[in-house]
Amino acid sequence: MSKPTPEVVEAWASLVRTERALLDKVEEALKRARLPALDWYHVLHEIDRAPKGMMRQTGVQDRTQLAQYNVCRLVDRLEREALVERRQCPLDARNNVLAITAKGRALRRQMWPVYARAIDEHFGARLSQAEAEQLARLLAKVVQPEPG
Amino acid sequence: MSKPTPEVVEAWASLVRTERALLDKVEEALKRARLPALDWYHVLHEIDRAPKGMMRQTGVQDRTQLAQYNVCRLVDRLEREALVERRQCPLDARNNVLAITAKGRALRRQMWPVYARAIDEHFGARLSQAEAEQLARLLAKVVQPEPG
DNA sequence: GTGCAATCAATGCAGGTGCATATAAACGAA
DNA sequence: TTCGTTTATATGCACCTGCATTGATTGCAC
Repeated sequence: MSKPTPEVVEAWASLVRTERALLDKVEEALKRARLPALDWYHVLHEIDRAPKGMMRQTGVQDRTQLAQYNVCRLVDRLEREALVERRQCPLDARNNVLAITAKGRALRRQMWPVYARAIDEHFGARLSQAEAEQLARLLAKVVQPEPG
Repeated sequence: MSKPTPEVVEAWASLVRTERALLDKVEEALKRARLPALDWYHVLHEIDRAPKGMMRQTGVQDRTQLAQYNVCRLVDRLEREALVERRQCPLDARNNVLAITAKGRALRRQMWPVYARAIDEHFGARLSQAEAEQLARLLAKVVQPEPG
């Protein structure tokens, strides 16, 4: 039974605290701008930057790390707002192919400045360039491919 | 309108990805052990380590960063399980004073090894002591007191 | 081809969260 | 004292999430 050192526990606590505080700030900024939540952005972003603005629903799951049923229902909402379209894949009828609409692209473009500003204001502005790189490097070390 | 550098965006993305992945691992470990979610632990922890195992409900809000109504309803559940007691404050009848019960302490003690093991396995084991300290330092720079 | 496991999406249900608001106590000014 | 403000907690409602399961399609072994 392995136990973390106090330094590790402190780093863990900082990680959770910081991420939660920053997420709150970002979501708050989006709300103030009367824009949808961050998950909407991330899904639109992934589809938008995929080839032809299209991506399988499972691809969105993989990239966003959202649960299958959450992607399913989030896409329901996106579709209801005409931001994406669900199409059937001609090669494998099990798959949904999600296609972003012009309205979806427009919303994503509208959200990014608000999102970017919040990141910079609450996060970027408090770190030097070198510190940001160092932080990314350290965090990347933590998330690694499963051993199995 | 300030914009983050690509390095800052990358650090931000790493932060969100890493925190979410780790939280999932920890919650999963607790579930496998048939223990309650992390929020329960944090609330019990704060009350447990306060003087006399008692703390005002607002104190819990401040320390856990949970929303007022979420603390209220989480305490409802904790109380239903006899893990804490709500008492009226004799000095100011608006306040609830939360007192942890023996059962609450026992549950917290039971949860910690599972929590600790998950932290160490998925987080601590992938960082050196120096890296953990560095990470905590960088993250602490980000969360700072409000300017106002 | 047939049968069976694997993959992908969707959904009923229970429960958790956010928002706005209600209730109640304490404080302070006139 | 009385009224308005602030602080602390609770709750109705809508929505979101997690879990388990279903339905549908595909791939594979035989």
